[in-house]
Formats: sequence, structure tokens, C-alpha cells
Amino acid sequence: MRYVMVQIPKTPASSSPAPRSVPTSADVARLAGVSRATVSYVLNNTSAVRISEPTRRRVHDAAKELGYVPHAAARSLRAGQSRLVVMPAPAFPVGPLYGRFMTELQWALGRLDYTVVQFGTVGLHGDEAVRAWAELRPVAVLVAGAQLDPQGVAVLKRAGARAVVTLGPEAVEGAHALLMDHTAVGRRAGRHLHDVGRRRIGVVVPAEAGLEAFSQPRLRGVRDALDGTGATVTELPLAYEEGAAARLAARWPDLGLDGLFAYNDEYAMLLMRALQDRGVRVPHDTAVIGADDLMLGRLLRPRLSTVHLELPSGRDLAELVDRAVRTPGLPTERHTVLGAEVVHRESS
Amino acid sequence: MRYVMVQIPKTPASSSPAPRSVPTSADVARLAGVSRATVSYVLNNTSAVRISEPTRRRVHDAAKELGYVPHAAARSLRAGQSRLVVMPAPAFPVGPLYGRFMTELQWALGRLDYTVVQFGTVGLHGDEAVRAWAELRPVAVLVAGAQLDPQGVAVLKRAGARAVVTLGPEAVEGAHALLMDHTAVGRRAGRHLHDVGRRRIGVVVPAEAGLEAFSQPRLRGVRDALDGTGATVTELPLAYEEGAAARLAARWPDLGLDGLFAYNDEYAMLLMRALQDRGVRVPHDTAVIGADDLMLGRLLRPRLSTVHLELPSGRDLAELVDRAVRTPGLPTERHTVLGAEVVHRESS
DNA sequence: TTGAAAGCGGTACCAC
DNA sequence: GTGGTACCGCTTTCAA
Repeated sequence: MRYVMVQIPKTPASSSPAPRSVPTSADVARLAGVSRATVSYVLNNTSAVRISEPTRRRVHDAAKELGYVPHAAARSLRAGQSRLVVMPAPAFPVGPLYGRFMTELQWALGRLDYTVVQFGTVGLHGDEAVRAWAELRPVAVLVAGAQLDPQGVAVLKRAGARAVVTLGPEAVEGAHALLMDHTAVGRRAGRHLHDVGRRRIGVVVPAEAGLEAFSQPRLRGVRDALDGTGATVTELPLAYEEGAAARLAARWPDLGLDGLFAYNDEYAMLLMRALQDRGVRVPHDTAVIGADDLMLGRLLRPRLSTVHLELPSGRDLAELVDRAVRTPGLPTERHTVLGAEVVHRESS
Repeated sequence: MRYVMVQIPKTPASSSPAPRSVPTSADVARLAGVSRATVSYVLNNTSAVRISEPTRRRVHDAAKELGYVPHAAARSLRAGQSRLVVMPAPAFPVGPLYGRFMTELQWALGRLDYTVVQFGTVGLHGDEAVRAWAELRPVAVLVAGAQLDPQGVAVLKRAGARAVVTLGPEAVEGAHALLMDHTAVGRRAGRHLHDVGRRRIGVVVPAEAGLEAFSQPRLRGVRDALDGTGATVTELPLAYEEGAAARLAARWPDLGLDGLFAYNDEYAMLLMRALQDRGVRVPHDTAVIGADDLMLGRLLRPRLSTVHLELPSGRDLAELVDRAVRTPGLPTERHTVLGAEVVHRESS
């Protein structure tokens, strides 16, 4: 016969100061006087197996008393798959549009019983980052911007990802694509400025890093729209900072521009203010249009014309993900999802 | 007999169409003609064991050929601990301040070799959310806002979290706290308005949900600052929307307020514009001060006074986390980390 | 220098 | 109804 020392908790209610190790299902089983299998059946409500009500209670009580929380890694290891959806956290400063979209997406995926995590990818580059995501064996990966190449898609798929979706300017071989064609934003703006009679167009491009994936297509779109019209397009790099705007505004007479498309409403506000401070009349001397249709544009005087963006709905994207996950051979879909329309206000 | 169309890959180098199952270290071992142990040694550069150069090459080549990526869950299951730091993704609309802070924090934790994930918690409530985080067995949990109670901290610690840090208005029993005392923001603003001679103070409080954790303390701070001075404080709920601002501005004569503190610069801009549109002179009739020191305040005319916030540096927080993780018994620290200072511009 | 094998925590098949 | 147990992928003694 053997005697075993058993640790006895002082008070059942308060936590004991000794930080004993993490309780496992075996601990729950022991405390409830059942097997680990039974614990699993009870806590997962396994329908294929009927457990008596008294036993259920004992298991639940034991789990609660120990503060048992299952171990996701062990579970997904055994299951061979997780419900994890990984998105790289954006490295660029995100605007309110993106924030709303993300919240909606998380909510929608949550309803479909997926777990969404944004993976902090700052400092990891290309292949490294992809491998880091792949290590989590996510069931789906959503990537914004242009941080993924066909090879990266292949790595993710080999690691078990059943859906890889890119959100960005271009499609990537092997992945579903939600094409956000930012050239359309530039085209609309360019056409609009041309329509209101402007021919010497400046385009503000953020000097900040990380925004090129959006700013360059927008610039290109303006060029496309004005190509062959005889209008000129001048690229204007601008840091988001008052001094830089003032310096640019000081060169305005030399630049001789009569139309301006800014990367977005914030940059538009920045430069418009600097221009007004130097006596440039908007829209008389220079017509201005921004993008993103932020609230602040409505509050400026003159009210800022802008290109309104219609982002994909989080629900739609969540459904695409779910469909892709459940349909292994689903051919990669490509959807153009960026609605862009000019909102003509007073500044142009 | 049936004929089936088969897609044939053009180049032999490209991935085979049959999505065979995820390669494991056993596959690598087989292909390299060594044992799984050797694969582990080689791929982890285990220093306690010397592997011959030819073997190393064979293993690396095999791993590359198969596109092998280790399985994080299996690894951390075996290791008994992960380097995972979990943060709930904020449910409220985040401003640029928070974004910068997050980026910096992720970078700093990444340098210390932690993996940071933002956990999408939309739709999960209280205890549910906490359990969802705990299932990942993170080594540390960082929680912004007031989404955690002492019981939640206990659950996380029992699940193996060696550090639980709250960022928010108040400390939580058992967790380290970075106290961001938003009443200080309100106090500074209230004092400032009093200093410039205003006695009937309105305080704009966002009508949007999710911001109460910040807006209520800011309001309370104004009350604290003006308590006993004879000045009055009027709470002004305001939705972030032009119509709401116009309606509030229409009531301005009745309200008879000569000072205004808005929740932040954006709400300040919104209401200031509506007031100006109705002929209210700023600062002559009503002095206005915002908060957060956003760029847009500098661009308004009159330039917007504001309360500048100094957030904790991401590096400092990363160091606190690392210290807590490596020092099991570390007593919970409380740091007040929100610097708040008035930037007096033209609107007050 | 390399291999065999135990075991991390949970699930699910198969007996009893 | 419940328990025994093999197994998911990986690391790490211990032996050879």
C-alpha cells in the first residue's frame, strides 16, 4: 500500500498563494473521480456519447473549482486544424476607414466561429513574416497591402491554410483577391479636375514610408486619366508636417499649378491650409480634391471635394473566407471591391 | 469509362497540384535519411549537440525542398511555454496616438523575441473573452481599457500568464498597471478654461459607445478642477456627425456657455465649425480647447488649443513585460504614464 | 555524432 | 455510461 501526499487548498474560494502549475483535463478528471475521456465528453458536449447528469455536474464543478481552461495548442494539435484566421497587423498608419472595416470583419468572422488574430509583423521581412504566420497553422490568412508573393502563398498553403486572401492593388497567384484598385481613385480625381477646367495638376504623395502601395496607384490613376488631354501632372512629395507644407506652398507660384489632388483628405487639409495662408485662393487659383471622404473635409472652408471610397463589407469578406475554407478546391476568386466616386464640394 | 480533365503544371519546378498534407519534421527526417531528433537539432541550432556539416546540409536541403515550417502549437505544447503576448484588439475607434503606440510596442516586444498578437474580441464578453485569451496560454497579456476584473486576472495567471498588464484608467488587483489617468486631461483643460476667465463650461462627451472609459474620466477631471470655483460644468453628449453638431450649436444661446472642452480635437473641430457657422466667435464668445494634440488642430483657424498627451513609450512597456515574465514573483507595479499638458493656441 | 523513446494536453475510437 | 489508450508534432534526455 502507498500513501500519497496531497496538497490541500486552504480556502476553496480564495486563490492559494502558491502558483501551482496550470490545471489540465487530467486534474479535472482526478478531482471529479472520472477519466480524462469523460471530462472531454462533458466539456465539449459531445453528442455521440451520453453522460449521466450527476457525472456532468461533478465534472463541471471540478473544472470550475480548478479554473480549468483548455489548451488551444493541444486541442488543435490533436484536431489537425484550427479555426484561426491570421492577419498581419498593418505597419502603416491606418485611417478610420480601415479601422471600421477591421472591426466589422472580426465581428463577422467571430460569428462564423473563427478566431481572428492580428499578427504583429513589424520588423519581420517577407519570407520570415510568412513563415511566422505559417507556424500558427491558420486555417486562413488575410493580407492587406502588397506583402505577399506567389511563393509566400505556396508556403502558407503547404502549412495548411485553406484560404489565402489578399486585399490590395493587385492579385497574387494562388490567392483569392479582393482587388482594391486605387488607380480608380486617381482616375476619378484626375478626370474631375479636368472636368472643372484644370490642366496643370499637382498630386500630393506622402513622403512617409509604408503608404506607397496606395499612393503610387493613385498617382498613376491621375496620369492615366489625363493622358492625351494635354494636361500636365506633377508629383509632389509631402511629409505630414506643417513645415513641409509651408515650404511646398512657398514654391506654389513657381509650380504654377491650377489643380491639386492630395493623397487623402488629411494631406489635402494640410496643404490647403498652407496655400490659403500664402494667399492662394481655393478653388479660384487652385482647385483641390482629396480622397477617403473623411469627416474633416466637410468641416473645412471651402468644403473639401473628395473621392469617396466604398470598402468591401466585412461580412462579404468573412463569407468568402468561410466558403474558401469549406470548399478545398475553390478556384481563386477575384473581386474588384473598391467603389470610388467623386463628391463634389466647394474646393474644386 | 470516364475521362477527367486534369490541370497540368507547365514547369516541373512548380508545386505539384495534389495538395498533400502538411510536411512534418518526420518527413524531413525521412527525406534527409536521418532521425527526427537530428532534424530538431539542426533546425534549432542546438548548441549542446554537434552535428556534422554534411548532415546539416542534408537536413536543411530536405526542409527547404518540402517547404517545412515547424508547428508552433506542437512546439509550445512540448516546451510548456510560449513567447506569445496577447492583446485584445480595441473595440473602440483608435486614433493615431494609439496606432503609433501599438506599432512601437510590437516592434519593441519583437526585438525581445516575443510574438505579439492582437486578439479580435468583438462580440465576446467579459469572462468569455478572458477564457479565449487564456486558451492560447500566452506568456503575457496586455489589456487596454477596462475590460478586466480581478477574477479575470486570476484566470489568466492560472493559465500560465506570467505577466498581466492593464493600460487604462484604473489598476486591477493582481495585475501590473500602466495608469493612464484621463481625469488629468480634464483637470488641465478645466483649469485652463478657468485661467482664461471662463466660468460656464461645456464638456463634449461622445455619444458613440466604447469611449466611456476615456470620456467619463475626462469629464470628471473638469468637474474636479472647477469644484469650488463657482464655475458650472455642463455635459454635452454629441454624436460625431454634422447634424448633431448643428443641433447642439443651435441651442448655444440658451446654453450660455463661455468655455468648451471637447473630448478630443476631432470633436472640437466638429462643434467649433458648427458654432462658427452660427456666428459664435471663438474664442471671444466661447473659448474652445480639445485634447490629443492632433495635427488638425494646428490647421484650424483659430488654431485649436489642446491638451497634449504623452503616452508611455512602447519600449518601456515592453521592458516591463519582459521583466515581469522573467521575474515570477515580481510585485505588481503601478506606473502613472499619461503626461497631460495644455498647448495654448488661439482658440482659448 | 546519431537514434530510440517519453511525454506535453486533448480527443475520439473501441472495449467493457 | 464510462474508461483505456493511441495519436497529433515536436523537443530532449539517455544510450549506443
